[in-house]
Amino acid sequence: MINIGLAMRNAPNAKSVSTKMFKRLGEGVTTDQVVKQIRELIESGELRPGDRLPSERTLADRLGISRPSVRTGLRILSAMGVLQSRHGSGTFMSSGPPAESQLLRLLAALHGFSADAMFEARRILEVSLAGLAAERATDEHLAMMAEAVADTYASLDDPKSYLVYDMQFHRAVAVASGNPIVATLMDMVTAALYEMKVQTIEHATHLEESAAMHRKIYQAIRARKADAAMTAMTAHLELAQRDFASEEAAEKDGSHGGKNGGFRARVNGRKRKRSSKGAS
Amino acid sequence: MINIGLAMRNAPNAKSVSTKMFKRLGEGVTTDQVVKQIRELIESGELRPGDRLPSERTLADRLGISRPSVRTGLRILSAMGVLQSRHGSGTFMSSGPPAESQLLRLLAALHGFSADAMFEARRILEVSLAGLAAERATDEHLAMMAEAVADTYASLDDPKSYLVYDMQFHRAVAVASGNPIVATLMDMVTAALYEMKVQTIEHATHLEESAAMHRKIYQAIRARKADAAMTAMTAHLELAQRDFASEEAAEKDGSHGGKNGGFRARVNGRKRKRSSKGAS
DNA sequence: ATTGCGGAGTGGTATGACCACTATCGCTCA
DNA sequence: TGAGCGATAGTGGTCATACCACTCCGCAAT
Repeated sequence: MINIGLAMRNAPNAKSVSTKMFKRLGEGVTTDQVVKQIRELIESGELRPGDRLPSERTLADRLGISRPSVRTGLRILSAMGVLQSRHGSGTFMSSGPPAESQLLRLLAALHGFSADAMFEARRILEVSLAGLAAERATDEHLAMMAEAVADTYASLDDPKSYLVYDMQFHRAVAVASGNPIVATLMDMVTAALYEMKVQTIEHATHLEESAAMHRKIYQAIRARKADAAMTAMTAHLELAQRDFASEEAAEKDGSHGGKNGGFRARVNGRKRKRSSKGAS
Repeated sequence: MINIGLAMRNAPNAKSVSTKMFKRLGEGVTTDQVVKQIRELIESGELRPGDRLPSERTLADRLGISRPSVRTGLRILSAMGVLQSRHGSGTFMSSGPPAESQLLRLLAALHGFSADAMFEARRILEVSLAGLAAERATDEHLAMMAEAVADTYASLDDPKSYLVYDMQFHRAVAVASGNPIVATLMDMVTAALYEMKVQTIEHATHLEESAAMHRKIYQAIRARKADAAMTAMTAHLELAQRDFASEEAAEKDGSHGGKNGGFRARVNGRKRKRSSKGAS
């Protein structure tokens, strides 16, 4: 347990001056105040990744509100991937990589974002990431990318695992870029696209070509050629988009043109299994 | 198979999808199942922006779970900006632009995203948006941008309102780009940066220069010169970043009360040593 | 016809009680 | 003495219930 002020249960003395760290909430929606409080503690550095929060009951007491309200606030933060609850153990600040919130996926369905727009967004982000990686990648980063490239080549006969390694490579590039924000945004877009891709990957026809492009991108980054890396990444993603589009066209049973029809119909096309992607 | 009798927005008897829209939940965390159910309804097109959801009590009944659980799920979706609850009225699907989730701001504080990285992310997104806008902006979009430009010029003497119009211009460009996903991502980054900006805008020294750049960007977009628009946007954002950096440095002197910058924690870095035994 | 009021329905919060899970410590047993 | 194990307390997860505050809409009094 950390000493985040709020006085850990059995430490009446230790620096517990900060018991007032959680001040009693004022007006406004109670549950939102919980989120705000936690956010401010994070921003002030009192709460850091891996830290354990006080129990819900303790928090409710300190904040002067009921446990359900506290719970709701914590659940919201948990859904955002900011913290993580373990049944019977406690609530902890998320330590791993930013959770791929399903936010974009929901917004995409709600507002009818088109698949083309999604691919375009991904292209914008990843091309930039490739360029940055070419400038900043460390040897360690390069090693990660090289391994991912090798793995993709090794799984050309297994589309499913190929997709996993494909994402692993792109994530390695994102990490190498040195910009975690852009990398996070890419993760969001990728996660939103994932469900669509798993359906078409089975029929993908350019796996080997795609793997070769990974290798080309990697080599450009290794050679510190930003322009070349960006060009290669552009070509790679355009191929992926074309593949997807053609497969989708071949698969569709009904007629639904336009921009939003494809995505929405696509996503809930058939039963899908929720699997954790991206073992980072 | 439970019928929920979705009440559509203004059509009392609109295709009362009285079928198995909401099925009883099976395994897994109950509250997550609520989110999943709603998500699938959105993705299947059953729920659209502006629609009204059944009451929480009804939902709880139909789903076979308690109201608090339903509430928690709805609150999560509400926090994501997917839906919106109105006290005494009901819960509705969000119709407006995607709410600026504070997700990035939280992740930024938690993982120590640097301000430079944030500006870099913004630059990547907005430069692309400017390029797309130059290719796709309609007359209506151009009018919106022109108005925003005029407003910025008109508020050169009022930094606070200037900041509002500044954001309005950038949003107009985002809309004109025709890519709502990238626009949404930009909104997220902008929202995360906002708190930092309001602190320095008071001392901003290049307001007029900034406004002139807006005008230049607008003219490039209007002339369909994508490259020029992107170049101008790059210069504009680089100026903003330099301004912010210098102002932040200038503020080092003393304490400015109230809530400090959201990124103070990052600045401190590893200063705070883990005093208690870590939970890791 | 207009106005005002109140009831019905909705989301917001609180209380209290269980349940399920986990970690830990002390106990039993070899 | 040591190792295995079971009771136990603490945690998050869920639920039922009640009450409050707000919104809407219709009915009644003007």
